[in-house]
This record gives sequence, C-alpha cells and structure tokens, in this order.
Amino acid sequence: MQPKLEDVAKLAGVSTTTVSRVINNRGYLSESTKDKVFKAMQRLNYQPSSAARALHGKQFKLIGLIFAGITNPIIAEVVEKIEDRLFNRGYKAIICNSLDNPEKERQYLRMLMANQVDGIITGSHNEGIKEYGMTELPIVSYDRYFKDKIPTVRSDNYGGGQLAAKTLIDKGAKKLLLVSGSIDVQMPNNDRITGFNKAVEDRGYTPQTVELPYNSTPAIKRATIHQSLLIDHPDGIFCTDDLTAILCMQEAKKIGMKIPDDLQVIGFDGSTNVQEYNPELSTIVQPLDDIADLLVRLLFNRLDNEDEKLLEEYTLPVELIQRESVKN
Amino acid sequence: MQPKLEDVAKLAGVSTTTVSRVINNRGYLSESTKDKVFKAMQRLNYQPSSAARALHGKQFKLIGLIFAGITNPIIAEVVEKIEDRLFNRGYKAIICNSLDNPEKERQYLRMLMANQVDGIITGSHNEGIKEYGMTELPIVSYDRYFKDKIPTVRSDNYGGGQLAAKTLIDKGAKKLLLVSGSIDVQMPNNDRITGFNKAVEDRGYTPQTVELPYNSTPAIKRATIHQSLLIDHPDGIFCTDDLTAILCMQEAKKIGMKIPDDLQVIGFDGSTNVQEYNPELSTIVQPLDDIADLLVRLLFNRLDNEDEKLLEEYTLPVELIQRESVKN
DNA sequence: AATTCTATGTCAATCGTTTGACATAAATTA
DNA sequence: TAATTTATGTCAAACGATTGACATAGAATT
Repeated sequence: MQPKLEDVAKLAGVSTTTVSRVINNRGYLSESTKDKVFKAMQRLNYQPSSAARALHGKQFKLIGLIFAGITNPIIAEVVEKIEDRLFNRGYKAIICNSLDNPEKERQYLRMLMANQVDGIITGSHNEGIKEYGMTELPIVSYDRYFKDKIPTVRSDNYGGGQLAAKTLIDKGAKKLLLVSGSIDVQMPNNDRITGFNKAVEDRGYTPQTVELPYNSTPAIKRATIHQSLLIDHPDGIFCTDDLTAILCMQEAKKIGMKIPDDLQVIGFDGSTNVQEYNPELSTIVQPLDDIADLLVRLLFNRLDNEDEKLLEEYTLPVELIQRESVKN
Repeated sequence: MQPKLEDVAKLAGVSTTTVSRVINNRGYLSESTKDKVFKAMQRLNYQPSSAARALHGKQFKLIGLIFAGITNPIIAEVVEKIEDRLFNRGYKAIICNSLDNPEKERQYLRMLMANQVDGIITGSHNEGIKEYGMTELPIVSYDRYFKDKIPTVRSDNYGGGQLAAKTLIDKGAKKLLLVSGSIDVQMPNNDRITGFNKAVEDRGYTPQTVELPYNSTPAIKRATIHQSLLIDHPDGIFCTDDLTAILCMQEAKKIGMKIPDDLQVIGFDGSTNVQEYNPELSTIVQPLDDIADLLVRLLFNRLDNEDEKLLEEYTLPVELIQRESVKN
C-alpha cells in the first residue's frame, strides 16, 4: 500500500494537520518542521492521494487534449509541445483522439467533464457537439471556431494563404492551382483558401481549385491530383497542408514535371518532421511553440482566476520558409 | 455543480443505496428501477465522481502511456491504436513523453504511481530507472527490455533484420551497408542489427556499418550517410528505421545513384504515414494492430486477475513490404 | 401456509485529505 | 509586562460514493 498522510506524520513526529499544512503551504510553519516533513515524505516516497484531494475541490492536475488524431505530424507536434508545457506546470495530459468520429468525441467530452480533468484543450472537429456548451470547465481551442465563450488560438491562416499566392505570382507562376481539403466553414482550411483566392484575384488571375474530400485515402488524393495536373497544367500550386503538397510534388515528378522550373509548390503547416524529411518543400509555417505557449497560458488563466476577460480569438503570424520547390 | 448520486436518487424516487446498486450492478434489481435510475442519470447528465470512487479502491479508468515522443510516426501510430483500444474499454490514456529525458521519465513515473492510474504501458528508454521496480502497478512494455517481471511485447526484430539481409542479397546486392541508430543493448535496434549481420555473414558477405548517434540531427545524419555512400559505394542498404531509410534514398539520389538499379534500400517499421508518403520505400513492417491489441490485453489481464502467469516476452512476426526501392 | 427469493430501504462506517474552530505555548514586539 | 505573532496540536466535519449489516414486504415456490 501507498503510504498515507498519517504515516508521514508519524515518521516526522508531527500531527497530520501539520503535514497537510506543509503540503498545502498554509498557516504558520517553521523551516525545521517543513524540513522534517519533506524528509519523511521523501523517505516514504509519499504522494498525496489525488482522489482524496480532488474530493475537496483540489485540482486533479489533469488536462484533456481533444484532437482528431496524432498521426498527422502537425498535430503530433502541437500535442507534444502542449504536453511538455503542461508537464512543466505539474499537469498531465489525457489524450483523446476523436478520429473524426463525433460519437467518440462526445463520449470523451462527457468522460472528461465528469470530474476527471481541470480543463480541456481541443483542436478537433466538433460539428455542433452540444456538450461543449454544457460544462463550466475551462476550455480553449486550437484552430476551431466556437460560437460561445471558448477562446480560439490559431495561425494567421488567411494571411498565410495570401502570402502563398503572392509568393507564387512574384516568382512567375501564371496558372495557379489550389489543392485543398474539404471546404468547410468551421475549418481553418477555409481561411487559407479565401486568403489565397483573394490575393490571386487581386492580381488579376483566376485560380483553379481541386477539393480533396476529407476522408479520402492518399491513393484517391494522388489520382485526383494526377488528373488535375494533366488537365489544368498548373505552374504554381498552393496546398492547404504539407502532406497534400508532398503528394503534389511526387505526382508532378511522375509525369515528368520539373520542380520548380515547370511547377512551383507551397504547402502549409511546416511541422518539423515534414521539413526534415521533405527539405525540398516550401511552406507556410505555423508558430507551434507560440501556439502551445498561448494555449496553455490562456487555459491556466481561466483556471486560476475566473474573472480575467480573454479575447475570443488570438491569431498568430505565420512565416514562409522558402525551399527548392519555389524559384529563387 | 455536477449532480451527485443523491440528486439522482431524489429524481428517480429511490434511495442512494439503490442508485449505487444500479451503477455497480450489485444485489437484486428490478428492470423498472434500473430504468428509472438510468433515466434520471441521463436527465441530470450524471457521472459518478471518479475521485470518490477511487477512494474506495475502484479503478480510475486511467492508463499511463510512457513513450519517448509522439512525433515519430511509428510511435504516434502505436499510441493512437493503444488509445483507441483503451477507449473501447472505457479507459483514458495519459500521454507521457519522456523526450529522452530520464529525469522527466522518472518524474512521470512517480506521478503516475502516486495513485492516479490503474496501469502503465511503456515504450521509453528507461536506462535503469529504479522507479519501475518500485511499484505494484501493472506495467507492460513495448519493445524495451526489463529485468523484472514486466512483460514485453515486440516485433521480431531479429527475424526482420535477417529478412532484410536475405532479400537484399537475393536481389543481387553485394556491397551491403547497415545504417543504424545508436547501438545499445537495451534497444530493439540491437536485434535488428544482429539479425541482419548474422544473415549477411551466413551468406559469406561482410556488411559495412554506419552508426548514427541517437540524438544527432537529420542534417548530421544526412552528412554521415552522404559520406558513407561516396566512400563505401554500397549497392544494398538496410536501415533500422524508415526515417533513416528515407534520408538514405534522398542522399543517394542527390549523388546520382538510381534506386533500385544502383542501390536497393530496405527500412524498418512501416508506419502508415511513411508508407503513404514514401511509397517507394520497401520496409519490414511491424504488426501495429496486433501489438496494440496484445499490449492492452496483457495489461488488462494483470489488471483483472492477478494470478494468471504471463510470459516475459511476446514476439510478433514482421513482414516485408516490397516496393520500388528493391528490384523485382 | 410456510418458506425462500426478490426488491428495496435505512443507517453508518469507510476511503485519504482538507479545513475550520479552538487550544496552547513559545518567541517576538510594543 | 502585556499584547501580539508564530508555531504547532487536537478534534471533527466535510468531500461523494461504496458497502456491509440489517430490516421489511411483496412475489414466487414448495
């Protein structure tokens, strides 16, 4: 059995109340007592029962992270960064992969709300999951839109789309193609698209668009892209995510197009992984460190002091990383 | 405030004991009572406080997952699969990224041991972290060696190494190069290496080896590989992981080597992600579904009935997926 | 009609920690 | 010296659910 508070008290030769005081740092305490208690705690390898503590409204030190899945490199990276920051504050992260299954997401939300976690960071789909509105848990979201008072942190998707368009055109592209995931108002994708289209049209061009349904397999995506390359003959492509951009480059090469001479490509996200293993790809990079920092900061803000007024949206600047897939 | 058991009882018009009986399915219960109670629970959106339950030795329904990090695609995939299986059993996963930091891993272990989780699945480094031996928590491990009674699940690393060697040689490779991560006895890497070397030597060849220190950046890895390609002139490479294999192929192409004509490459792991976005790469595939299944099954075995004798090691068969990076 | 099951209720202790109320005494300050 | 601050202790009531002991009464079985 785990040692309990009483055991610590006994070993330290003080009362249980005193031990509790030391742990919670309340009331008057002498250094020597604190020392004795800490030493006893160490010797016994004591850890207060978070169950018992939680019963008194203390924090569980647990945060729920709801994301679609962690096999997407950009999500894996955000989640990893968030987890690390939570750890530094003494919190642990429960990983909830919705896998694009609303039912799973809903169930997870209920489980989290029960009374397990102190807060939630969500970056998942949530097509009108009413449970989000049903809780008083502090929630912050990454890159998703909520009507209610849930603050959202995201990259400047619109600006990133514009930047991509501007860059491609400046580098001489004339036949522009936009390859996007599902076009859905709730999704960040949307801003990337509108930003891109706006900037393209402003410069007097008309962009072609290829929409890849959200749940299509890479094989289908490849085929669709392949087709489009042959038909539309683009010389500049913007993809709303890096993975799609990789497919574009690969398919282009297959049909003998040279990058960047025949075709320039810009992606979006800039996860470390993609950058390291696809060094050719130019991309609009999300500031993941800042995003993770801000998400966690906002969450703890709501956790610690209820009254501070938070903004509804925090938009962080993106950056173009220029690699071989665009001309110099 | 969350509704409590008492509120449910009141609404259902029964005693708190009865509600508890319904929840825990103990004693005699009529269908009609169960119905009333479940309806009341639903209406109130009631969830029993897991804190209160945990005080009575009930499960927290929480499992700790300790891994190095989730940005490695193969780990992301295992973790995601494990999480899904835990979810199906009503459990949640705490994600603990050690980030190759023994101190962080140790701290996480302590936190988990405290009394938060019901069990642990670890796939991390654990260079002699004594805490693993200090707990009675059920633990199972993925691909790591422990002395004690912690069961290990892993792919047939040795056999995979052999298979890679056999394949390369059968396809006509004569100058074999092994590119590996750190050679460390505790690591699965090691078996892949020895399996490969054994099979190569059995066939009368002598393999060259390049060791890439564990924490070197991709840039350094690239340079090392580049160097070796120029000096050793291999015509067959086995990498102990897919990511390294990707680097090899890219560097080879840079110096004008044709794959698979001049150089054949086989990797290891076979994560969905790598297969989808690097379709050229042949690789030894780990049976991730089986691995996740087994890990979770073993864990629950230990969770549910203490007495069943588990094996110390479970080795699952691997498979070669042959793509363009080896000759037909 | 007697016995056993089934279905529910009451009551209270328990899990490990927190916390408030109150007491005491030594150390410090006015 | 008196008043205050500091440092600890004792005691007991929470927190929310579980569970065992025991009671009661209708239903089903013998």
